[in-house]
Amino acid sequence: MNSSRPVTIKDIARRFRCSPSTVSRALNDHPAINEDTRKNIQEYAKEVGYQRNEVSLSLLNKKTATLGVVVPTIGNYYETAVIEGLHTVLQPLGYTLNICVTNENYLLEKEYLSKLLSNRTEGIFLSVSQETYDAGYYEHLESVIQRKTPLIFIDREYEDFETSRATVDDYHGAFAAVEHLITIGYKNVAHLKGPNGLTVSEQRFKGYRDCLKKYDIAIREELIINTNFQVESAIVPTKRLLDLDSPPDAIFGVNDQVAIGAMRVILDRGLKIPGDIGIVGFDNSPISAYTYPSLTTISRPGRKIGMEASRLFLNQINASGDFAHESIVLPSELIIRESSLRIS
Amino acid sequence: MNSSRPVTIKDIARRFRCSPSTVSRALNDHPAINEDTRKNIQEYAKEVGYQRNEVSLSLLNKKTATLGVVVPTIGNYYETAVIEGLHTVLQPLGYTLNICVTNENYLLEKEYLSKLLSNRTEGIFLSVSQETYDAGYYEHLESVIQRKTPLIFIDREYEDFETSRATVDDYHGAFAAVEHLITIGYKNVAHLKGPNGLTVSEQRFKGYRDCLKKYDIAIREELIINTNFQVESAIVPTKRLLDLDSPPDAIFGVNDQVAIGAMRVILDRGLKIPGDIGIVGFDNSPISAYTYPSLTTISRPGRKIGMEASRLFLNQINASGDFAHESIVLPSELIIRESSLRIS
DNA sequence: ATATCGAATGCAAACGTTTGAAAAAATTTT
DNA sequence: AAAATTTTTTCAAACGTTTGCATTCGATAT
Repeated sequence: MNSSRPVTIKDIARRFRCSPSTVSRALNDHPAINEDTRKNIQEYAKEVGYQRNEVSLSLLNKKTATLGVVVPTIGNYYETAVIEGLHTVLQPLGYTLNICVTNENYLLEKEYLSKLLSNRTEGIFLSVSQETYDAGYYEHLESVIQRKTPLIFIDREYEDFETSRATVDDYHGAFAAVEHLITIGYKNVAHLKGPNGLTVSEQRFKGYRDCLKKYDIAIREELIINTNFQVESAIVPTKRLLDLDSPPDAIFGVNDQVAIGAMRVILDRGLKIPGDIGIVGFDNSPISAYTYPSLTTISRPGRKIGMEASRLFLNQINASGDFAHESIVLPSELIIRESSLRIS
Repeated sequence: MNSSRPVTIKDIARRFRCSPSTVSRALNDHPAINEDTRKNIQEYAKEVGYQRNEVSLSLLNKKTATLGVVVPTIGNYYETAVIEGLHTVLQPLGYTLNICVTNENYLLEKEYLSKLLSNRTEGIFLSVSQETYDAGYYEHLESVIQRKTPLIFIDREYEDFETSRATVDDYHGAFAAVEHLITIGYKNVAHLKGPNGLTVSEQRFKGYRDCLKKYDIAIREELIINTNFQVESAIVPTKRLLDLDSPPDAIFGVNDQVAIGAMRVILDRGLKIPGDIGIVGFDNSPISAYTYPSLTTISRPGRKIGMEASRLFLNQINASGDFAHESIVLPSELIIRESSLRIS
């Protein structure tokens, strides 16, 4: 009962006792078609709700106007901002975005990539999943390369992989965050780190570490605890930090979620923010401006990343022979709010 | 220079001096193919990275295994949870989700729907955009119906439209929220309402209104102010509420974002939550458990909605003649936290 | 009346794959 | 060695659309 066969050009041709070619030309306003014929056919097509089968066109032209966006999650502000940026540039050019969520799962990522290639996707924007990263897998990317489908890394990447990429300067952002805490007078800065192995985690950690070094502050391993980016994952680590004999007087969270979780624990202990403990997050998610206290954070221009990534893709497909991969690194910016503003 | 033509079955056939049929059968493990032939062909195919062209298959079988998900935004927790739910059920069945974000824009919604149909999408999950709703447009849905492509409403819907739908019981959720505030002793409950016209906004508003009625509390128009669901949009309205001669002693926000924005303004004024003012949100977004104070809210099972919507879709395509549209309304649940827990 | 021209339409191939039926090749049975 | 049988392969059509080239059909010019 379902799905009555869609009207095709052939159906219309039969109806008008003419050839499919004529119908096709009529519908596309080809000049060599009689005005009356054209009008009749177009009217009838509209009446019966004809809609051209893009699948057949894709096959004919080897163009699908579809792009894949493969990300570990769309639950956070950053990813959705990136997608919005991609969308802003690419939708007007007629591209459809096929958004694939891997849930940090390597097998799913692999399957999606394979599927995208099978569907003749014209380009892929990828932020690799955690599992993929952990295991160092990258064979599944080879087929993408082999097929010369443009592959653009966004956010999470393999540093030694030969493609274009658009990322945020996590290192200097983290550095600035910690430097801000230190200049304002905090002495013992802890770090709620992201999962090991991911570039974002490691770059931010490196920024943290190098900043302490710059100010000749010894790194205390017990002040560095892992989280998984989720707000819940900050709870126990923060408690552990506060229970130390010599607890930190500031915390740099790998992202806003984690920072907000930490704030909650700190406030529950009756400590003051920023009075007793200063907090800085990362991402500048919309909520960070409205927490209590509001959260000092590092802006992370997701929308811009999406737009830059789009540009990289467009460059690549328009390249005439002399194409070289490009790496865009956008600066991140310190946004000072209440959670770190101790009047010293 | 870009995109070396992908290897086709014909290429392989030429290489083995056999027909495309043989190659096709060999690759699909057809029993009527000689074991050696099969092995040779499969090996070679793997070697040259053959990947079957799903576009041609789609054309042949009139099956694309693609579903459209058209939503106004993916920036909020709820939408991403719904998508996750859809994904959970449909991905294992081989479906690809094509996620389209309309940004509340009618024209974009229309374009996406048309594109999805042209691409022979096998089903569409739709949460209509605000513009669409405001203007009462629905002609663009006619072509979907005409083509008998299953259309499932998620979240935002037209009440008098003949399709399946899976929604959350906004009305009773809102009712429970307000009743909770009243039973705990709050007398003047304000409502930060969502945009006019949207079912979600109106249902929640109705729940608010009817609950007040039940407790014989007069509705004060000045306690009802519109927002656009964003945290920022709650700031000015909340200030206006607090500036009233007789300000409210509780606020029911149309969602958690708005409630969090309101909390911020209230705390800035030096008022206590829940002591002076009680707050309830809606959505049970992950952050709501970790704000300070934590936010009483109404859970909204987005994941379940996605899974139910999937079920509705599957029912529809498997229906044998006697198919009737179904409306699923999932209950929402009051989650009591600090922001409303005044010890009376 | 025939050649010439222009306008309108049709033919056929192509895109990559699958599949029922027919054909060819290899094997077994008489 | 011929016939019967089985195994393996090929043929051809189909999905819906576009497009260069050929064809048809009037009309105009010779």
